[in-house]
Amino acid sequence: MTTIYLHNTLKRRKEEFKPIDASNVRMYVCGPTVYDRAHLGNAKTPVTFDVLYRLLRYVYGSAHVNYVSNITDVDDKILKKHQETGKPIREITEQTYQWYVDDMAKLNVLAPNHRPRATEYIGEMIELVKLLLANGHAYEAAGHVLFDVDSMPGYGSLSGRSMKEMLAGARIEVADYKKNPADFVLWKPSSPGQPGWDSPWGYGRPGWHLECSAMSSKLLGNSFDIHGGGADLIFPHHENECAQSLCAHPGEKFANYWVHSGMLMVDGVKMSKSLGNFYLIDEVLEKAPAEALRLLFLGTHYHQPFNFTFEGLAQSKAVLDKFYNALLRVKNVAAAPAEPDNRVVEALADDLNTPLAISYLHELSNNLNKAESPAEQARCKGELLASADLLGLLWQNAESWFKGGENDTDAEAVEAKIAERAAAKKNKDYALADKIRNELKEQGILLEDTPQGTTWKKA
RNA sequence: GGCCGGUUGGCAGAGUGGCUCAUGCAGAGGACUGCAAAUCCUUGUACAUCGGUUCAAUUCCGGUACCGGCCUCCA
Repeated sequence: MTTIYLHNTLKRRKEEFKPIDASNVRMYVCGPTVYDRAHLGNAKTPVTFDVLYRLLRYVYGSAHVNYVSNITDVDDKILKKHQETGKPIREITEQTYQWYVDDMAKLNVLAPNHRPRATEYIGEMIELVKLLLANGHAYEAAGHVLFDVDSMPGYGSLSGRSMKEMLAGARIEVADYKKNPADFVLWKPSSPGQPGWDSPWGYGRPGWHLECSAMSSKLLGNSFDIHGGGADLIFPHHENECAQSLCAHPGEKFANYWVHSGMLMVDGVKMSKSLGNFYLIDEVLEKAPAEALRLLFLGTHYHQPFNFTFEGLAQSKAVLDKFYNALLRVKNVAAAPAEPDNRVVEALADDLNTPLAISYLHELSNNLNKAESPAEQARCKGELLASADLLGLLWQNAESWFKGGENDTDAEAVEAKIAERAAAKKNKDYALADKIRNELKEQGILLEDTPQGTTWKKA
């Protein structure tokens, strides 16, 4: 069996991945808060973990991997959106959720086994708070329930911070009811108009960190294998999740491997609305196919900061053109059943080295181009597709890759032009032939003469 | 102020204590083509900086510079 290595934030190094139960490998990844359309950063993390999910399924069998990614549908940002737009909260969260799922599908991100919504696990959250109060890790103050960080000796170990460091330069406004400024909210009161649920501490709503602890515990157990998310979540979100879960369930491990994906930047700096370099997924997908964005993400190791540029996006599109060209040539050859290239598997198993894996796809694509006999072509095609599938790439039909899209192309008209040009070529009227080719080129139709005749594709 | 991470050829981006070599894009030359396109072949250019360890460092260690991120909501 392939051995997977992962960079574990907890240990700050790469280590061998050993699941608690190889017949039930469990992974939890923090999903989005559904208050607005997903931006590029929201896309990068799920794509990263989608590759890990695919790898785990390949290694352990798809029936033996349980992947949970939550949806945060109760949050102050949602409340704010509600106040700004006047739209019902439910409408905001449902619409945003649908957008998110659609974006993920376009990016060929497999649906996790569960996408739990926070509002469906309020009961579990309340139980968790009760547990923490009962064992002395939480206290009530001014209508809130707070986690008592001083009650936990190891607090700060995930993010590598000591309490002193955290307080030294922190720009936190400290609520005066906190025993320690680092104490965080488990449950907070809601006013009558705000979303809330009845609880032993009155009408209120959960703190953000609590959601993930409650949902992961319910769906994956108190100890599971991998917990993922964006690197920005390490502190405070994951640190606090860790604290809650470990204190609520003494003796359990919570997550054994913490995997974090590097932050997305645009043109070398953090993507932010104030810098004017903030992009939503659907905005970017107007300029390039979703697969190009996916390939672009995977072209940089997940742990590194990822720099998005439109130049890079265009380049990824060109690379896919190359791959699909190779596939287009053998569109009539059925791919032979194949296993992924072992080097691709090994590259991914080595802490998801997707750039290295992609370099092998280039080699496989070259092999396919060079293959002459149908048997060889079938073998190479199968190998390329099986390998690419592990990365969630090359799932589209080669012909529709080049000819699909907005569907505004009149294929018959193009074919007629090609016939006209073929006649001109036969008469050695190359001026006319070139004229026709150039006219089509201006319409975004590229012609290619092959021994089997002329084919066309969209630019 | 504290804590992380990075600095590789024109660009993107892996990797490695010594070997002929990442890979891709772009560039150059060639094959094929009426000319192109696609494809194939050949090819140039690199490891921020200063020290240290070593027979040997782009790779390990330390300093410096620069860049980015986190410490508040954030994927």
